[in-house]
Amino acid sequence: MTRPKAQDGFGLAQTRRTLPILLLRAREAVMENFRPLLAAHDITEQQWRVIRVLEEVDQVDASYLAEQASILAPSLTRIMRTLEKRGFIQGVRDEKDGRRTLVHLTDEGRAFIRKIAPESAQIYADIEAKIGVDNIEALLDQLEALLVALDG
Amino acid sequence: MTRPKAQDGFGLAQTRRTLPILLLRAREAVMENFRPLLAAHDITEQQWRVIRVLEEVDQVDASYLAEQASILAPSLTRIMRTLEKRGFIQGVRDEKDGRRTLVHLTDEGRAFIRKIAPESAQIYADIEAKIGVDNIEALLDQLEALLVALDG
DNA sequence: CGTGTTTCATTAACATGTTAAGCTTAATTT
DNA sequence: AAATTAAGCTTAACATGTTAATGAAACACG
Repeated sequence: MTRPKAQDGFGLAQTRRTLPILLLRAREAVMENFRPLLAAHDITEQQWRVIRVLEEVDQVDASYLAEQASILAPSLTRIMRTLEKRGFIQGVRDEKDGRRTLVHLTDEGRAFIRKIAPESAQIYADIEAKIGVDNIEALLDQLEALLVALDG
Repeated sequence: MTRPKAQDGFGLAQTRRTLPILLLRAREAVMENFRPLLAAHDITEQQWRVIRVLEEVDQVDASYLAEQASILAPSLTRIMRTLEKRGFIQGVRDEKDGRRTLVHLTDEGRAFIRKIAPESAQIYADIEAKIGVDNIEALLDQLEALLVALDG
């Protein structure tokens, strides 16, 4: 028997202990540590996710990129425009399928990631130190299990 | 020994297995279940959070409300304007401290929550059934532990 | 008592989230 | 092959996220 589940008078759980709120706060607490770095290099969280995914996969179509970076298509359209203006990525029309846009990092974009990667890795290491690597791994496992349980 | 940590060539973890991404995806997977309900009643996720917090606490100042609902002050200003137009909440200037705005739910706002609460609770129960109540409780505990480790 | 500082809230400006509509190109159907 | 449907992406419109600047009220304190 765990602790009794706190509820209000008509079935809703206390907001402070629900998945939506705690997942949001946890993410916020984690991202807070990265914000100074990202701000210092004038890049947003989402833009950083996009170029990091691109660094891992070379050339991909926009749909796959959106899915990997967890960004909706309309947002990705705008983000790609920004990153392309800045010279970090390039989008080219797919020859075989005219509907698709293939995206890849430019050399400049790759250099940008390499410049920031050490600090980013250090921040993540600091977080791991505070929380404990084993705790993080367990948490990641549970989050993946949740995704499987909910998505299929 | 758990699985080896996947990394790229220069220190960054694979984006697909990092706290920022998995926390984001997990939250997205959970919220997806609530979106139809919220859309059917023409209310956003954030607006719903605000009035639910108000239902739990009666009357509070805007800062506390923002903190409880995990919404930044500028967003709350706009959300309060919307909810006030709709007649769900009311904000009054604090007599004792002229800088503060005290916010409370109207009868109409309370009625709105009561109308939606059963369906919302049912959706949460369905999620609990899919994931397992014990798994959720364990996950909530770990998220709270993460917050403590990072914030305080 | 008045001046400087802090706090609370709002506004501004820009980026992203979110849904719906539109446009172009592929695939399907007949 | 022509018409229809589906897929990939963009645009539009509005809400929120995010940081910085502003305005007003309360505080600190010399």
